[in-house]
Amino acid sequence: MTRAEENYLKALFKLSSGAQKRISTNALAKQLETKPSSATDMLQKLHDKALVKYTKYKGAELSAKGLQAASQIVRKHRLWEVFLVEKLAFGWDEVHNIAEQLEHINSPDLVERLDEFLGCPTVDPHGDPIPDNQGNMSQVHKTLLAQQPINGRCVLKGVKDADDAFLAYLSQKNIKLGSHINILDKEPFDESMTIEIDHNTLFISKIIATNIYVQAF
Amino acid sequence: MTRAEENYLKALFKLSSGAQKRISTNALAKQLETKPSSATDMLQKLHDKALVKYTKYKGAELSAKGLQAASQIVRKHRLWEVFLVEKLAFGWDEVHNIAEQLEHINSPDLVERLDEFLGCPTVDPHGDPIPDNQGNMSQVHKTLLAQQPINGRCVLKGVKDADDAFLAYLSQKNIKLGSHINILDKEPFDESMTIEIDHNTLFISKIIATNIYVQAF
DNA sequence: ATGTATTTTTAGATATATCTAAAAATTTAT
DNA sequence: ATAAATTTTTAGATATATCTAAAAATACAT
Repeated sequence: MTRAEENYLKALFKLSSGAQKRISTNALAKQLETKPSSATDMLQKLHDKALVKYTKYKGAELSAKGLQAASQIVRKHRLWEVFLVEKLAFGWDEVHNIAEQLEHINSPDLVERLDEFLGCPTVDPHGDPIPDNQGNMSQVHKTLLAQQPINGRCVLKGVKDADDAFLAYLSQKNIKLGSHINILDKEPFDESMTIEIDHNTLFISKIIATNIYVQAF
Repeated sequence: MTRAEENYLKALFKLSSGAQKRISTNALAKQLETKPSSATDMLQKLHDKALVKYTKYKGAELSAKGLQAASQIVRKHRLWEVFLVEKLAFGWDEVHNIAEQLEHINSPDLVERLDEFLGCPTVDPHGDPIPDNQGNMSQVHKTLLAQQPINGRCVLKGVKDADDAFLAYLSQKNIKLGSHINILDKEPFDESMTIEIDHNTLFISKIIATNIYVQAF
């Protein structure tokens, strides 16, 4: 399997986590920052390899075989992210690009030993679940911080979009996975919030609050 | 820098460690298990990039810039080998292929953090020196086991050719870096030896003895 | 030194992954 | 329902890295 093929499978996997089952050529191309014509070429190739179910003009969907392959790549990506953060002390906003490279290392043995070395983690540094060897992953119950009531207490469980700039913002404010949050006030007009997080008071916009997943406490 | 370019630089680096300064197209192609015509193409390309000094029909040599780049790749390869053996408990005969992939991961920050995580090792699991960030590496004094006198005591410091089958043989006999060796007897006819190694007696051929580096004790 | 063998290079072909531009199919709007 | 807009595909081009086959340069042997 080539690197390009793996990247297409991973993109399909990511897009499939949303509501849409069938992924359009345009959506796929946009996700991969490439042209629709390139996506078409690759979809035909992946269809020939039985990794993707694809019908002209009707979009694409991972086959069982493709889903298994994509899960393995996501598994590797997220395990390496844990390694980078836990063992090499990278910030959670610094690991994505490196993990994008490491996820293509091909050695089943390596993956299992790395998993064990890390203590078989179930979530990555952004709170995303790590698929197991069979491709199954725990479905964490995800609630947005924006939906928490005043005086609600919760724990930060993940971020919706692991955009580097956003992660750097959180990092700078010392907000991290496991941070304890107490909603002090919500502004009805723009839905911004005042929160207490790990004993610091912070004012956050609705945009921020809809990018943070929490679990009520 | 593409993966192919990196592999050519690494091959030139390896071949340059011998007596010959100027590497022939044929020798390079053989090292990379490819055709001389492919090697010619790549040498011209690397020459254009000022990574290699190359003159038609006269062989090639790494430039200062190319040597620096090659050292970095070797550094990464050997650091990852240490990681695989020390942290993930791989045998020294299992790590080469995985490290061949990992050496191409591009992140200067990662290399330095990995180095630190591993305690800044100076040799890899086969006893080969790890270049530092500037490309310098300690020149270990290398003596062949075959050249040791009867009753000589020494410590295993490395292997000449890290061939997987050879490493597997050593591994199976429980011979490893740091093993203590005492030469009990040498057969003048075929130069085979009887040695005591970590309190076990073992009979080894000249071939084996000329593939093992030791330091007198 | 001259012909033979070897090494090395060139020329042209193949495969992958990408692109642009144009054509075809589908969707949307009136 | 039909025209316009959008989406998707096809066709043809480019770049990388490889190969084979043939040509050119160099080395070797007598």
